[in-house]
Amino acid sequence: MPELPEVETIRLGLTGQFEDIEIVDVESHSCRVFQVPRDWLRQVLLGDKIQSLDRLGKFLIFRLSEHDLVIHLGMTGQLTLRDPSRCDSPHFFRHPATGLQRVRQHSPDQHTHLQIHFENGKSLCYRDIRTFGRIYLFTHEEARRDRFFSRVGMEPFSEEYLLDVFLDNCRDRKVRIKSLLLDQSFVAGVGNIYADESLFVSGIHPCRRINRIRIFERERLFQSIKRVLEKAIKFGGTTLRDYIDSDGREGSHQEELRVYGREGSPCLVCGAEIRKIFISNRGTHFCEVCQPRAGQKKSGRRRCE
DNA sequence: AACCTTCCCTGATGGC
DNA sequence: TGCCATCAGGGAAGGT
Repeated sequence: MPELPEVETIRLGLTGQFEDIEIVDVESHSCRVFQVPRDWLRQVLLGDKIQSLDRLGKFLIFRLSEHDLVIHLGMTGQLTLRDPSRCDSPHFFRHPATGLQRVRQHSPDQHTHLQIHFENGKSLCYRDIRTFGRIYLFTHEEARRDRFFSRVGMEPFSEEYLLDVFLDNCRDRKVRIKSLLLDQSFVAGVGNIYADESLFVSGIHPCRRINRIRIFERERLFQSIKRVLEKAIKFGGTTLRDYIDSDGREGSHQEELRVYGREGSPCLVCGAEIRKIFISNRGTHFCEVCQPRAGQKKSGRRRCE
């Protein structure tokens, strides 16, 4: 569930927390999330310091002196900075922008797969219930020319997020727009929630195929994606179940969702019922009135085609 | 090549 | 109360 806004919220929360503080211990247990031998990971991390923290799409990149530690949170990955002097019981926190948020710092448990302990007593904990996440370790050189970074598409908050590149990547495609938005080699960082929200804001039916979507609509989508993601970051991400930020705080953007998870409820714009269908086995939420399916108009179907 | 479907995995939830 | 089926979905792999 962590998509770009959630990963960015975690990155912002961790930035400035451990740069130039020595790593004094590394604990892990065997788990498929590790795409690197754990003894090597430990060997590399011990005595080193994290110099900075970057993000590319849904990947977090911890820059070490000679290596990059790369973490993808999958669906249920949580990355928290644990402060042993703080209590673990859930409590509330008033966020200056987003209001009251629940905080739930976890004690390490059977789902905590990696703990990086720092000289100042704090630890970076990776917890992942469903183990869809992945942890990689590359040398700087490997990271530069690695296959999966070259497969990552346009990052919406970089200078490479350009309308003409976006339009170019749409050219000659016939796939449904919803599927394309979930494709990380198209735009990096958009997942199921923000794909549905961006399509709603753009007024585009998720089943429409790219080649049938008009240029001005594609332009609108290009803008909407960025705006939707920006707003979600402002609200600290969307917490539907598992997502928490680096301090254990839940996000509050779930209150702002316009279609995702709102099936059966009235559209906030026109009052029509929000519908849920499946596209490529992904739950897809939309308003039939605000997002008309160009050409034909049929109702009552639960599936495309 | 482009596109679509299936599978992995665990915890929450609802029906019986 | 307990058991079982179902659902959530990112991305790799396999199928058409």
